[in-house]
Amino acid sequence: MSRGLQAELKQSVPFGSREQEAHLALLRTADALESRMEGKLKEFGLTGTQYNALRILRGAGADGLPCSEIGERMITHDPDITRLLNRLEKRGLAERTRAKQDRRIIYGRITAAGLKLLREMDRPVEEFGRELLRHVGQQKLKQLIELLEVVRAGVPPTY
Amino acid sequence: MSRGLQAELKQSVPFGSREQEAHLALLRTADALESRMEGKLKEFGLTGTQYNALRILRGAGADGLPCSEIGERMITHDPDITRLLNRLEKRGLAERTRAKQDRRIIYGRITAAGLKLLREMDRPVEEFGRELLRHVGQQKLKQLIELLEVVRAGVPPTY
DNA sequence: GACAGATAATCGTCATAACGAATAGTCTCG
DNA sequence: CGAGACTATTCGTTATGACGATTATCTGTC
Repeated sequence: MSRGLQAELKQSVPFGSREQEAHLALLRTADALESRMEGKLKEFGLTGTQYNALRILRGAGADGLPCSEIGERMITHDPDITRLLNRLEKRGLAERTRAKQDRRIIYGRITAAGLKLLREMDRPVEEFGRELLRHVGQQKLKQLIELLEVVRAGVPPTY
Repeated sequence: MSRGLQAELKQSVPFGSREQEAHLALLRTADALESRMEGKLKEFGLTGTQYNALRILRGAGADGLPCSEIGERMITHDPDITRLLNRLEKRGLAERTRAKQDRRIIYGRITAAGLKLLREMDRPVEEFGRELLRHVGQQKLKQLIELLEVVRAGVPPTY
């Protein structure tokens, strides 16, 4: 079993509050999941941010999405869509189109190559993700999801 | 209450698996907490990484810690201690000493200025953290901590 | 005592975040 | 119509995180 965060931190001092303990546990757990998944994505030459963006673009369909929309749907807070698109474009996975009506807006769109790459990644990535949390069990996953929902309900994103 | 991740993502397709939903919920929740706390720390001119490192150095006492030890105790996976210490040193919050016995090792140590800054931050940061999760309640925080423990027990860090 | 291999830190490089300033294009109101 | 307010994106800069190569030391062995 786990050694507990207390041991992980090699500290003898107990947490100042349960809130603090939960906060730290959340950050550590998310970091563990994220770095494992990053490793998997790397097998396909993508970072987590890039994979996330491509998934969003695929979900948006042929019309694509304005940069601002992409940013709002990303997991992390303030990704720099301009430069993210630059890198995806350079590798032929995405492209830009300037909107005809409102010429301020740039639409990002996934390319055929991008779609192909995602199709190859779909199954292995999905399975890897399922494996990562298989040991938790459906019942506890459900509880966890509900608790995280409660947390997020009271911690609005920093707009 | 919350709109749920489904709505947050503006997607109509349901999650492929509960594992996937939990994974995403974890990343989003951690990101929300982290960015709020970053905002608080910024009031004192520190980033989360820097604050974390200073706390570790304070905990280590007057002898300080080798770079490698600092790295192992940080929340995030692979912090670059060399450059982190550079920045802290430049601002007078930390300093380096080369070990006498094994001259390969560099000890990082917090300075008086660093200790003073941390003392000023202690109470407000602790309170802010408690506020962030106050709405969850002690009972649910306890459940959450236990569930996260279960998750981490089966998701070893990527060494 | 010299050398091969292991260690600790540093540095080069790319991809991200977080900010803010700068640009370009729209819109609203008088 | 023209000015000022808005909006979407781009770009400059700093701090990170992830890798890998390099440098300075150490250590065990012969």
